[in-house]
Amino acid sequence: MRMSRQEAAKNRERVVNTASKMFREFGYDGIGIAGLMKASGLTNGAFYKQFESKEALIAEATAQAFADNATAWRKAVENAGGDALKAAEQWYLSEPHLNHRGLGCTLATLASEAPRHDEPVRRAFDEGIRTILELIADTGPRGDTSCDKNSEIRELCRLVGALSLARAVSDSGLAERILEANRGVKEFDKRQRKP
Amino acid sequence: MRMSRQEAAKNRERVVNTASKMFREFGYDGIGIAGLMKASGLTNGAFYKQFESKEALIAEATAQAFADNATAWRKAVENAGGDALKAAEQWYLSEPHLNHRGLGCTLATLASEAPRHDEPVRRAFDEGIRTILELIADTGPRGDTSCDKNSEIRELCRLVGALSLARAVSDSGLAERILEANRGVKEFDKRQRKP
DNA sequence: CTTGTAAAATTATAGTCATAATCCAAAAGT
DNA sequence: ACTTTTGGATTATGACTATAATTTTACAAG
Repeated sequence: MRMSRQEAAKNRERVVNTASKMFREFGYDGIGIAGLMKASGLTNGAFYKQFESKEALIAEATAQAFADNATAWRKAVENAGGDALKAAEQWYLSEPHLNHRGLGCTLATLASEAPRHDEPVRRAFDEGIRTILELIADTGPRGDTSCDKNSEIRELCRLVGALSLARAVSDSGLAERILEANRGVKEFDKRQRKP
Repeated sequence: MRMSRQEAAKNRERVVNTASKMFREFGYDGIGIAGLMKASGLTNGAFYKQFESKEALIAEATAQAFADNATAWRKAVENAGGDALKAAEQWYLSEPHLNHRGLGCTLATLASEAPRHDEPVRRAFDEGIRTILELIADTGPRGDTSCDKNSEIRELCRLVGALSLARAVSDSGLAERILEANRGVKEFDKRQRKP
């Protein structure tokens, strides 16, 4: 039953990848160590040789999930000819993304659980958010004129909210309305009050 | 230990109210029947005389949470002189709301857990969302010209996303940037593609 | 005033949870 | 070739889970 160092590292990686998907699908509390290890083809006994605790795995798996998301974003932007808004419409607000939470945006699935977890987990969210913001700022249709990323921040908030709400409702017509209302929008904003 | 019918009803109501707050604070999986009953001044034995199951309580408590939210929205809009945008800025995106999840918006805390629950729970989300949309449509600065509620939908998505992300991050400076970027924004939107 | 009903407490059950000790065998180090 | 190290399996732990049966007791209806 002993594996080579290389195979052990592969196993570890597989656990993190499985966790990054299952946490997104079932929530941090919705899947336990035993289920996670079984889904990775191992038994729970092997867990604590590789990870300090479940909380430590949560931190790692969350970072991995954000890395996957960054790749998905880049690919979607590429498919949209470099237009991040179009990528949002074609990928982020699509029905596949609506229905496959385990492979989708970590923010829409796990952000609201993050406040209950410790710093390493929440720092993964800091970095994940910053990465996505830079990604959509770099690929925006207008280049980088704004300097502060306020409009990118708003854009991301809107998308995360839209996907979360569309997934939450029971009425699929309402879900579609929520997605559709957020498609094809180019936001021109104005600050009111406070210069 | 036997209570009058009236007191029993009060107890039941108290359990629903406690649950509506604790679920928002700890998540549906983060608090159990025993903890919920203890926090309501009862023991777990009393639970199944009043509720069919935990899932049934989740549905009721979620509806109650949305009812509380509607009241909070109305009060915030009133305080903002009837301007829903201003109410969003002064209440929804405020630091008290950021730090008190148990009394805050149900969408920002529980929407991403809803897809894992059964229809009665998700129907509570349908109704909660519809109520809020009508509330901010009725009180908008421009009246009701748009007819479809697309811009209200986008507004709500943006707010929910902003609060979720601001709560998730570890860096409080980033949290403040997320909130601030979403304050004082009057959105003028344009549909691109598709008439 | 008695009696049946029902609310709440006590207690039980069977499952799952995170964590960990023990053991085995094969890889790594010498 | 021999010893040490270590990844994984097995098994155990004690706490916590949702659910439920039983018991107690006070109120409500007769």
